[in-house]
Amino acid sequence: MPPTLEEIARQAGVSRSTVSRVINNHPNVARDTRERVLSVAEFLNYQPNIAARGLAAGQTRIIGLVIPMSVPALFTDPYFPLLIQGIASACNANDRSVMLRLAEPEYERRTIRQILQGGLIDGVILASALVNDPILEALLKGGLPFVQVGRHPANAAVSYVDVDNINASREMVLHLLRLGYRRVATITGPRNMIAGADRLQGYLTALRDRGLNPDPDLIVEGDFSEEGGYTAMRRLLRHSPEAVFVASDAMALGALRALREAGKHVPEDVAIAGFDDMPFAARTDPPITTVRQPVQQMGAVAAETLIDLISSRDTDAGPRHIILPTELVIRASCGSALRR
Amino acid sequence: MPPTLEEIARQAGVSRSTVSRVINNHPNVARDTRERVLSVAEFLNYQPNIAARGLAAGQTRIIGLVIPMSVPALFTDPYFPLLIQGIASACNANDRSVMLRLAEPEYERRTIRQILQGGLIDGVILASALVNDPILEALLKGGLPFVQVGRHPANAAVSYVDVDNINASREMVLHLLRLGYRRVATITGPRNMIAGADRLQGYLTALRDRGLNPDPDLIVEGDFSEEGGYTAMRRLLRHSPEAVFVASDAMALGALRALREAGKHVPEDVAIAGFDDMPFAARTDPPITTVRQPVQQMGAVAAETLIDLISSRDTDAGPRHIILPTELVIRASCGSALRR
DNA sequence: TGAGGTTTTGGGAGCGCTCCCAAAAAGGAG
DNA sequence: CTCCTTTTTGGGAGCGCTCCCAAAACCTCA
Repeated sequence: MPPTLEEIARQAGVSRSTVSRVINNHPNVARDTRERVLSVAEFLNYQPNIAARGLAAGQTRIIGLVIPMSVPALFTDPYFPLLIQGIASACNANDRSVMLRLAEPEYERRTIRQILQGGLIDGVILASALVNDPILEALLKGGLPFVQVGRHPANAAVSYVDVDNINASREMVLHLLRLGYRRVATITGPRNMIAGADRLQGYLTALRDRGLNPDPDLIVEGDFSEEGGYTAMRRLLRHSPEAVFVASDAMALGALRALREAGKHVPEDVAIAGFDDMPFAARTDPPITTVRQPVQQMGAVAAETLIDLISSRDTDAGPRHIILPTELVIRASCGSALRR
Repeated sequence: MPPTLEEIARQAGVSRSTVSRVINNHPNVARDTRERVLSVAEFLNYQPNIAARGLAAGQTRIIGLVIPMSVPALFTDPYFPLLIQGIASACNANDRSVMLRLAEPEYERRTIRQILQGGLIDGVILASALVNDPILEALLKGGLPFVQVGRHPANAAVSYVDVDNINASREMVLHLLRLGYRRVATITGPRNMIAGADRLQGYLTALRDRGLNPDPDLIVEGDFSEEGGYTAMRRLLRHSPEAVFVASDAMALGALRALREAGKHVPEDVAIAGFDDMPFAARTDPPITTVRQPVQQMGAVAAETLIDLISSRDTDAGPRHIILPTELVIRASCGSALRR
């Protein structure tokens, strides 16, 4: 049996309350009392019982990470692993734990209720919800502090961490246009995900900036997966694009595969640009020009923001909107070298 | 404030105990009482407080998933995502939650203690520990039920779920030998990981089966990462292997890249075989011959085994050793078609 | 109809902790 | 040395639940 507060108290010759104060770093404990208690606790290898603490204090130091599984191929590229790693590191550093919840549709309703009411979780990080995801809705009603990874288009009350997808995409497409490509196509993400919508928006804005009209034939919707990119590229090939802005590196991988199969050379026949700068993007043939997105950092910042939100729950300091910077990473797939 | 047992009891006109019995599906509750309570609970959207339950019952229905971060590039291939997905699904289906713990070295000691003693977790799944990982040691001492993904070479008391890495690797290497390749090399995983050691063992066994002596020059250690595979392949190229058994698909990807850069064709100049059958293995150029490993299922089975272990803690039914089947997946990279 | 058994229900105790309040100890100023 | 303030300490109550035991209600059968 693990030692309890009471046990420590007995051995240190003080009361339970005093031990509690020491453990929780309250002021107003005499210096030598504190030291004595601490050494007994150390000796007995004391670890507070989280359940008991949660019950008594209404705080568990656990944060929930909710990942809806509705997105296809969510787990085939390293986006989530990186995000999770960032979150977990930040939590470790702040002495919190992470509770993972893959929200499978069939369990979703129960999941939401459990998360909100279980009393187990102090706050939630919601990763890549769909626009108007019911989970979001429930979270908003539930009153639990939460941070979304990816901005919320409509509701300013939602705290989030994101990158400026619109602008980054615009820059990338402008880069392609500057290289002289005329028929610049795009493979978009799902439009019901905000990142998908934003990146398409950026593409359209870039065209408009240059006084160009978007050609519907050159806009194909993908699903952020390799397979989706492959399918989309095959469709696109019928309309002979000169360059394609692909809204994720995973899809760019698929596009590359489709082009290879079709006997097209990249970037000579078709130039490709991706988004994310996933680790593999530097190692494809040719390496993919892309937008670097600090995924791991986003995870860490989301966790820190949430922790901050939790501890300042009463002080009621409004929602946080954090935008992290991106970076254009020019590699061979866009043919800069050729056309510049 | 979420409703409590007491609240339900009041509204249903029964006692707290009766409600508890209903919620926990105890027998010996009159049919109509049960229904009345259930409908009130439903109406108030009741959700048991997990912390309270944990405190009172000593069971939280939460299982811990510990992933040591000591392995490089752990998160660049979809192995862990798939594993996590399997675990999470099984937990959802069994009404459990998953607590994720990336054990970073600097927090490791605290982590272990927290996990073991926090009272928050009913059991642990340990994913890919090193041989003799201190975490394992602590887990064994701690007395908490746990299941390891990957067998433990020495201690039979450790429950695990694994595939027969030795035999699967042996089969794969025998396949290469049967195709007529003489100089069959291998890129191994880290030798301090049991999967790495076992796959090397399989390679050696296959050679011995055929009366061949292993050539140290043809055995290069990798680290299961793409980068590691790349580096290893470059070293291997100096010794002109005819075929290479690469101990993971991620490394095979790197090997393929090294060969492409060196102007070698696969499988004409060098044949390649991988291990894992990661989703991308079917889409490389050429597609990788590999060993299919049911990663997601391993996760699910590990979770189910652990849950079983937890609920039969008293009945003391010894450790579980579960071996899941693998399958040879023949694709173009080993040149079966050419030589058969 | 009543004894004996079974099913159903209620309430107390307690899980390990935090929070609050009041008591005790220590300090300071006159 | 006393009175008042401040620091330090102890103990009760209670968080929401489960578990146990005993009481109440209901059956069954002679």
